[in-house]
Amino acid sequence: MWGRRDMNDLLFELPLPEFFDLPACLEYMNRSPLECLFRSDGEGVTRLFMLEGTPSLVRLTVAAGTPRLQATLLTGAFPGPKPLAELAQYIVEWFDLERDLAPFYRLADADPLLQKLAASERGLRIIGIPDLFEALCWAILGQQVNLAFAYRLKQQLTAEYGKSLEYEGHTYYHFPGPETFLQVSMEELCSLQLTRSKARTLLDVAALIAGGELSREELLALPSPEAAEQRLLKIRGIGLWTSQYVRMRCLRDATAFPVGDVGLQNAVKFLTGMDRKPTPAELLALSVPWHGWEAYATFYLWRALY
DNA sequence: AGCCAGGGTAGGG
DNA sequence: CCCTACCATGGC
Repeated sequence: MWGRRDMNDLLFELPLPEFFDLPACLEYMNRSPLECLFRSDGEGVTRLFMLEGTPSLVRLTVAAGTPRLQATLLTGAFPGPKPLAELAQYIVEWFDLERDLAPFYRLADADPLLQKLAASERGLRIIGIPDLFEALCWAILGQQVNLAFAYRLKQQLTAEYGKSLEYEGHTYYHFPGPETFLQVSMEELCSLQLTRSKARTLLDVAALIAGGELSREELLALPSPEAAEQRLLKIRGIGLWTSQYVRMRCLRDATAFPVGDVGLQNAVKFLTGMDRKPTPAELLALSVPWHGWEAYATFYLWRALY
């Protein structure tokens, strides 16, 4: 029975924490029709994983009336215990399931800027990018371009270098690993509309990770998130925004606060009625009551823009 | 045409 | 530490 295709095998269930709302998460994940690394609808999300070298399509839903997140295998071979455990861990980090959000809502519910969002987005968690290379690439692609174009760049990069799988009329893509880029030239990447700066930084990051000189585990093992930030800042083309973004989306650091982020600035401008964008100093002053939850405040504020 | 976009670097105080 | 050019590409 295991291993048969298109059998919708239940892989595992994860107990849901308090304050988790899958539809709220899916709404965020649905913010761009150009997203190519997963496909979400009102019921759940489907993503292509490589399990023991086999492209495997996994769908996540919440079983009706239960506090459990179900992972279902749509196609692929039923994996062994180790890849199964790694997949479960990936999903825990993808949806930040181990975070206790009660302290965040205690402060957000009393905060003039966050109050409404904390109510309307109740149960939204920071959707992570657990893979360091993918997270860095997404941040690099998103530097100084509008989101629509960043998605287009990611789509072109993924379609060119990643694996894909057709299922029920949709194409699912898997983001290429860093080793894929060891033989790729800047010119090749520039032909996909990356600037030379983005291409060079992406290739440098790929070489570092593929060469074992940079890893998520190493960054998490450093004594503090600030130390991880310093490590990332050593890489040319990675500045403050990118390192804070990676802390927030990949290293699951709830205190990361990308004050240079235009989206954050525009959200605060909109919510406060300012006639200009707030300066980083003004954002830092605003964030004092959010201490410890700056990343969650940022993620919720982004929602005000949609 | 001109300004903006989920920035970064180099150069000069 | 700060501030200022300048870079580079697409969207509207």
